Amino acid sequence: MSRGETENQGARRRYHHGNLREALVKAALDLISRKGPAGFTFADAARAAGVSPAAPYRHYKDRDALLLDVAQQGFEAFARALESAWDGGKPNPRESFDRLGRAYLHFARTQTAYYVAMFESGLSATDHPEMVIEGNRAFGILCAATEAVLESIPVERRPPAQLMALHIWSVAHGIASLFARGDRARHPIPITPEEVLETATHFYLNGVGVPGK
Amino acid sequence: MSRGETENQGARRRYHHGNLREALVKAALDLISRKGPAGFTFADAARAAGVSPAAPYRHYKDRDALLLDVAQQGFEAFARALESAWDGGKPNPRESFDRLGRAYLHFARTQTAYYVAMFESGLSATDHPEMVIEGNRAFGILCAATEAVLESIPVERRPPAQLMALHIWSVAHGIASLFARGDRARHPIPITPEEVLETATHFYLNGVGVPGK
DNA sequence: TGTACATCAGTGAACGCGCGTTCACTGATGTAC
DNA sequence: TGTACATCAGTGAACGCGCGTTCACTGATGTAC
Repeated sequence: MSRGETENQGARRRYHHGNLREALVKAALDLISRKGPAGFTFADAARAAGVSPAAPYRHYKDRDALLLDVAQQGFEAFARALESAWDGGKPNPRESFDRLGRAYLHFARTQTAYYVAMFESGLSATDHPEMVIEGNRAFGILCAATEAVLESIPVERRPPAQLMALHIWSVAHGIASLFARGDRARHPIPITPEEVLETATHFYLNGVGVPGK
Repeated sequence: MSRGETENQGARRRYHHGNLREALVKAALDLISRKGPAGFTFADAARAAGVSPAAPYRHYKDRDALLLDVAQQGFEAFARALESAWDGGKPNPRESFDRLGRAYLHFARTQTAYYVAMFESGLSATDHPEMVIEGNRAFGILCAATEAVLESIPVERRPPAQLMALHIWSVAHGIASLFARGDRARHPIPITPEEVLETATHFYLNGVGVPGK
């Protein structure tokens, strides 16, 4: 990495790329955001990375392997973004919860290519358990946040946190893929996605019995 | 149509297909469910319809035109399914509302190819206003249902029905695309999608102030 | 510190394949008289 | 009712193209001694 930093400046091509793997992932992200999840090819990615069409085979078995890597890195980045937004529930869980929701939508909007690779690339969940594991980590953060929010109501009246996390994930994903995406598949609506999510969460938590902000 | 009904039985090929347009849409649906939204080609569809690769051009400008037709027919079928499930809010709006939700998920599960064409085919919403119009009809049913459900609470305490419809659409779409799809992209969970949606709706309407069932 | 060698990460040419698209054509159907 | 003709909806051969993939190769790097 330390010796790779200047490679883009030197116009003189080097025989060894340095970090082709990284470059291919970047190219894939760029192509996905411009042409959709199916709109990028192995050859395309190689071209974008400035390398011969055979070079990617040194790093990935095939196109799907590259796509899978993109999705996994996406889940990692996603989990990090959610974790940092949740921030341990400070200053209080209810406020932090809304911040978490906004971070979800923010990720979908700004990292649309990652989001698409993660949820709409057609990669089978059951065929790629390693991706599911990464996804579960992100889901775990949602669960933890839900549990923290639930602490404000009596134990005997708490619904299952996992179920609630599924609800939240669903509505956030629904809003993200319908209204908050950064690409042309977005459905236009008169208010911001963040407002949709925040009001939905408001009513929902109200219904569960969590005191309002 | 009346003379086309026997065409499949007679093994002897006829020069004129009869209703190629319909056959192409059917082929597209079949291919989409088996290989994903990007996994079907114009040539594929022609082959499945038992026709030369040039034949589809008599009916569609290109692959996207066919895909668009599929999506539009999907929205029509979707609107019909929702309308029939809502059934004018009988016997009472609250019960009918749950039935509407189940119909939504049922459509996504059994008509996955349509659902995929409608929401995940990469067709730009803004480039195809005619599709959006069909989509809005389906959304209109949701709005009407929401309004009917809201009638049980005092006018001054009713949230905007359109906003609520967005909430419901989002959560239903989220659940549908994550857990209720009929293809291999489904994320496995321990309970049924219908249960997820029903409990989510329960808490949500509770929070809005609609009396429980 | 220098040298020999193994290994790594690229090249570039080649191939078969299927797709999209066009073209002149032709069989079937509908219609005017 | 028959006939001539226009139009419709298909054929099938052809083409250029880009993709996926393989192959023998080669330049650069790392390491043992």
